[in-house]
Amino acid sequence: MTHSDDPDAHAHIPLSARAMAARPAPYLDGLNPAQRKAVETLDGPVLMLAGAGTGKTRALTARIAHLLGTGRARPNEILAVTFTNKAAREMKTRVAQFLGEAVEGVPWMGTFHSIGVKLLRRHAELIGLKQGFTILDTDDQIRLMKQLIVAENIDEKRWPARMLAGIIDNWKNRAWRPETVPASESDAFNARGVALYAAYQARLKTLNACDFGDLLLHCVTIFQQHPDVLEKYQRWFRYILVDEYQDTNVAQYLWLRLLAAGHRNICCVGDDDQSIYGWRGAEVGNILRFERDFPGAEVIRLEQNYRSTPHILAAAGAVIATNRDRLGKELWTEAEEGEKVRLIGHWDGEEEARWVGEEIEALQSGTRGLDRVGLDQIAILVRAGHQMRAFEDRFLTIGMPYRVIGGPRFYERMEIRDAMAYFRLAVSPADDLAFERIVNTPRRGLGDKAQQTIQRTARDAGVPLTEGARRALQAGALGGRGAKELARLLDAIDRWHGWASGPQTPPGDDLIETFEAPQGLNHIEMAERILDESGYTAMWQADKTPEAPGRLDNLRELVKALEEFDNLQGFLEHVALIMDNDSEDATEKVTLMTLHGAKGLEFPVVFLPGWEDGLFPSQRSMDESGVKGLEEERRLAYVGITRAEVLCTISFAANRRVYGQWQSQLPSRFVDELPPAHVEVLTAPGLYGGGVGRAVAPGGGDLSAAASGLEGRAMRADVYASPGWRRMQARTARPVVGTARESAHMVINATALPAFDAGERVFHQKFGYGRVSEVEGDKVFVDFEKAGPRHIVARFLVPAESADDVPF
DNA sequence: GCACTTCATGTTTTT
DNA sequence: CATGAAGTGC
Repeated sequence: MTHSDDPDAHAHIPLSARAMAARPAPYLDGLNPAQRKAVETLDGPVLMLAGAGTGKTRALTARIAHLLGTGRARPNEILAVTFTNKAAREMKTRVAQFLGEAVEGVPWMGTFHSIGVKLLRRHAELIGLKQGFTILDTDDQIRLMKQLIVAENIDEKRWPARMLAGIIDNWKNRAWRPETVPASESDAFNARGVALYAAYQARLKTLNACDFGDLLLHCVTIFQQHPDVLEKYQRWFRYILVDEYQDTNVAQYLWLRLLAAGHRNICCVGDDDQSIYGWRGAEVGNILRFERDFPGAEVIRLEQNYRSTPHILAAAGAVIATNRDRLGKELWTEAEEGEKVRLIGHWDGEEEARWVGEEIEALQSGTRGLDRVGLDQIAILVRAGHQMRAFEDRFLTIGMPYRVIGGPRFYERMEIRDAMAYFRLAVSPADDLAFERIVNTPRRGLGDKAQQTIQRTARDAGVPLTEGARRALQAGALGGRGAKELARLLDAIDRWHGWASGPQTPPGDDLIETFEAPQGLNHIEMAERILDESGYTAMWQADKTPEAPGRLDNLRELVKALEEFDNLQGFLEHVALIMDNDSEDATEKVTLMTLHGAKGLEFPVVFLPGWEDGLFPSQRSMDESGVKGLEEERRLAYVGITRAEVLCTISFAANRRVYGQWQSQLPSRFVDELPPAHVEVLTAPGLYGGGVGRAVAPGGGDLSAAASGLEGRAMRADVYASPGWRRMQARTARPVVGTARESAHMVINATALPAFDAGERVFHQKFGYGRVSEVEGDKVFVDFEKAGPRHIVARFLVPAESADDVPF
């Protein structure tokens, strides 16, 4: 405890912490040297480069404990920022474990956004908002944007609201305000885009609202324009910790840099190799640049891995080593060697799913050499959501319990948002976006025309929509069923607002007064009555579609969720920021999710299906972002492999149905990057002549020979029995030498990767015969006889004369 | 205002 | 193919 000698430090040591410092610090126990250094280097900038499974959360929480234990900081002088609520929660629990009841006060731990809101609520007036501003979700944003598009006379066909909202979001990610969007952003749309951005911000101001981007950008603006405020927080937050630094965008980066500018006590934890959110504004550059941004920074690498076997780490390491833009890190472990990473090719996506299902059954019964593996320990990680369907279909038919993670989140479901809109109106009847959402839900006979009348009345008078609606009614501008229903709705909103503004009784507090006071409805009863009186519950009860019961369930669950809050306002605030839902249920299930969703998780057994070029790496990533995109995809592969603790199985299919059309697929280029010595090829010999990477594994032995030893163990009889398999075998009489991708391609198309010349006659499965008019790398321009001119990826073409050889 | 049609479109996702 | 959004007809 060298630091307790620091005279300065004593002033800050709370009694309890001093007691803690007196005995050996429990939080330092069992840390490896790198972790220990990361925990004990308290002053100045520190970059903790923490590879997958290297115990970074451990180090991070120990560091917080150490800051407190040495008396460096009082709890509220520490700011710890994460990206997700889940991460924040985990950090809170783990820090609490270290501290016990010993220390009073809690560090500022939360997401960028939640901390941003806290700061903004205090200084809202500095950016022209009132303290009680509301936070818009993506839905609201788009609805607002739609209105602006109409107002600005923009062609919504060419510029959909979604897209424009996305552009503005991007600008905010980069910390550009309307007046600071650089001219270099010169899309055809730029001039109007900036104007639209300004109009959008103006609209938010009148609504007294913020979108998610604003929560950060407004903070940055305040820091930049009000040095006194910034200084206050610089003094306040004496130590800053940041998790998942590789995921920060420019706005977050500025936010941090401004706050840390004085003392530079900032510790960023991250892994450049796990940066997979570039497409939503994350800048790997932030972490790559750290030492330049914070000169004198201590860079500490956490490379000892506590999660995976050496084979798994070697496979992941070899794949990621192909990336050029990285700080460099190599994971190692003391773990037992274990199984090699397994690689298998399939005929098509359905077969892949069937095989995985059978493997899981085998693992469950313990016939895979491992001890019986529980379903909870197994995950299937896919690149794109649509890949899940094949697995779901298969699991449904064989009765394999599974859970899909990452579908539409609870709070994003329509019924939940509708209900929330009602609650929002109860709290603030001036919430125009909420009003718009539910005026005609359930149907009240208020269609476009009526709603336009309301909008116009409100706009002309400069009042909120509820008030505008009231005036339109009084003016007799509305008639029929709509008018009557609207009057009822407005009355109801008034009544609800009365409840919501009345004294609130905490839940569980069943004193008699609760029932006596007419306003003493607690917020739970309030919520129930709002949903009943609005006719919303009835609407779903009357609905006979199959999903209606589920929606009613969700509404019940929503009301139940209210129990954790004291009032509706608190609940709404929470929900705006916390969009997660982990509905745990006890039954053991296989986990099915995307690679993105899997970051930060680990499973003993991991299946990585769909390793095919175009799917993974995704064609779109490569088209849109070139090498950068490819490298991000590769990091995704790295994330995928490193989720596995003991058994990792990679697979690909030769054929896959894409948008209803069958396409032949090439194994992913990432398959080529797998190190043969650490991979076991399960694909039967013949199907896959060349093996992985090179034909002969450095460790000795031909991979295809190794694969042949697996007959009956890894390959199931019915794989051989499938028509596809027999067909493939027939096609592969001669052994093929070359990389995995090439050989698979040869199997499938019975021809080498063809290069085409202009003028050549070619055949395409879908478009038929045509003539090549232009060649651009692997893309070819073809005039088809039937389908006309088209851009085609060369690998879907065959020279016309060999078209008869194509097996399907 | 609503039900039915056609048409385009088709990663990854948090806050 | 399959879903959602926009357009058409009642």
